[in-house]
Amino acid sequence: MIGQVGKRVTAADVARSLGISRATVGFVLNNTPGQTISERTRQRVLAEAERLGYRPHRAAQDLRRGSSKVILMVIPDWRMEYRLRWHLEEAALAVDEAGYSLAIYARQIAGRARPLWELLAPDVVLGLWPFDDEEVASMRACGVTRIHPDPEHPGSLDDASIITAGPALQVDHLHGLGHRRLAFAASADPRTSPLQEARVRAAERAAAQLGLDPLDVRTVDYLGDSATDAVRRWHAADVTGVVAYNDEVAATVVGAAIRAGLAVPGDLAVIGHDDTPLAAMFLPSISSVDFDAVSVGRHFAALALHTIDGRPLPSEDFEGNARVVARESTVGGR
Amino acid sequence: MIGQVGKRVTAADVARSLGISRATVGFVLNNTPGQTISERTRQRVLAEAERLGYRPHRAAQDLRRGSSKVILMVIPDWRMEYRLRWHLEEAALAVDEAGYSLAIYARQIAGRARPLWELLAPDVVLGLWPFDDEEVASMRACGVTRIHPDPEHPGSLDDASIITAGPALQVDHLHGLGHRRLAFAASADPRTSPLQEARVRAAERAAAQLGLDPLDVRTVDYLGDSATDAVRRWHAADVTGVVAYNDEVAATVVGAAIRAGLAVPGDLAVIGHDDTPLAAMFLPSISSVDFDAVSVGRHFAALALHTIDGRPLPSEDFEGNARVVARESTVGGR
DNA sequence: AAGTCTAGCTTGCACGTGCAAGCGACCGGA
DNA sequence: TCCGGTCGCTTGCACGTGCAAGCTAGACTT
Repeated sequence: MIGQVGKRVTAADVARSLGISRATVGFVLNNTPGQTISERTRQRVLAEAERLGYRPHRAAQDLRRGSSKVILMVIPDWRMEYRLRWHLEEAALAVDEAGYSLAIYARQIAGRARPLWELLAPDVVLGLWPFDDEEVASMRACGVTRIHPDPEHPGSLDDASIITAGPALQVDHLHGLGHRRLAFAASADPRTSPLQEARVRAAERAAAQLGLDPLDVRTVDYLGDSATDAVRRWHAADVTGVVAYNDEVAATVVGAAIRAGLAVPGDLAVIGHDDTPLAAMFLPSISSVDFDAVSVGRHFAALALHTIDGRPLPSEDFEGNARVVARESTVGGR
Repeated sequence: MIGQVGKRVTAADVARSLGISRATVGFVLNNTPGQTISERTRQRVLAEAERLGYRPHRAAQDLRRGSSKVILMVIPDWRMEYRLRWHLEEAALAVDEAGYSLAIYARQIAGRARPLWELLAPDVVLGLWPFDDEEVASMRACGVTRIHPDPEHPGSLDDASIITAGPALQVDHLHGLGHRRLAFAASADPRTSPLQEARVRAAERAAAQLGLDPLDVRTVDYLGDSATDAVRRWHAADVTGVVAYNDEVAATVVGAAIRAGLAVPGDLAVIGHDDTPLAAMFLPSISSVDFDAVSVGRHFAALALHTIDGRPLPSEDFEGNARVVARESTVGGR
């Protein structure tokens, strides 16, 4: 066995060591309002707690409080959720300020292990899109009362600017470069479907607004021939610009195009989404859409806090300061 | 089950609803040994608990038990820890069987949010390599008594076959293709350094065993000119084979080589590590090293359980059934 | 001198659980 | 008839915390 089973220091130990009562210790350490504690006692308590290395027992706090002060954020198990990581770091900080903790959990689609909410018993579970009935039931059973998006009133991803801004920028970028027949390359990864569908619709709306033909949507997988097929069909149909669901899909399309003998961007221009390292690294490098991590993170935190205590819901107009990063896959120049 | 929102169902509710005592309910639900409960009562309790949707309150259990039954596994915040995810899913299952839960936490190197162990109060914290003093102090302060690797006796990554098997395979693969002057492409990402250093040493040992010259180790970043520089130097020094720390680094090297006018694998053969989708997707596709998720996962679980209750430590000879996946970046054929 | 007020504490309870100890009813043996 | 033993359950406590309510000594008022 590794490690020493050290005895835990409790508030009672601190009190006993000072010869005072446990409640006094509690009042000092919690700054309980409405209590009058002499400055001398206060300092002695603080010093002794520090000296003994006292840390409140989380389970006891949770039990007493009836709340775990944990916000669980569930994210999809994307292969490359590069940007999201940074967004979430910012969200964790913002939530910290409100006295909560943000735990982040990437669920596996075929996950056979227990979901993290059964382990954490969080106050809030936050998802990027609605949970299915089974998940909701499992959360409810574990005492989770606050869930976002609200299972009763799911709302639509199509109304969130933070979802729709990226695809709109992608379409605008290609249109601005003179492309008039566009396609959408979708991921075969089932984990992304709700978000992906919202992005497809957003791209289609943007195309319609510019007077373009409806997008030719095709699913592409990095294994197998689906990408090669898609590229051939697109080329045959005079498509010259492809909006990809994300950078990984964009890379797959670019790879298939080049293997099929097409020039990128000469015959086919491709733009990804999320600005992952892959986009910068690929050959040719891939244009993408970047978001501002800080503002997106604060947006998530605002969502969580709204769900907890009804603080104002963040604006649906928030678009995360999205911007296009133009690279070789659309503007050439290698 | 009654899906009530709000009020939590306790064991006392189940007991009250049946007109029996709380202890009886507890004995039934925990299968407490040494208790005699009539079959009729047992069934009534189980049925009523199910009907009311009873779930034990984790905080209360933890408080009573004095242990959270959580194993926290800390992994580095790699950008593409693709394979690791699957390994960990297997580990979670194996640990489940022992009555524990496995939480996985990807720490951010610049992470300003609280580490997950402060939130979870786990029984064990498990890392892939030794924690630094500050982290150990923080864990100890939160009541974590068991840490692996043991801060007192850290041990060396160099002795673990699961670390060294991959680099050895990479070197062997290139050697088998006739390459005699090899280099190592290291990642500029500081998060990977301990593992990276172990991999470098393992590759160097493998090279030495084959009678090759010492490896020319260079750090490569997908941003900036470091990759281009490295490729030029290597080519000038007649290096023909590059062992990359992982697939991402391999892609960066391949990209730089091709942009510099070198043929891959004609002028420079490159092999990655981890067999991520990126390796299959890249242009040209990248050879890599794959591991068996199930056995690696069980290895992690065995480590955790050893740390908890002294079960036999898994063998250091375990190499995770590593194998080379040969692709265009070493064997050509496009 | 007697009463009032308040600063500065202490006592005590509840949170939900697991389990030790206790307790009455019944049953079998003497 | 009595008595020990087992079955099947209940009472009660401890875990560590946050906080409501109470309590005491001294200061201050009348």
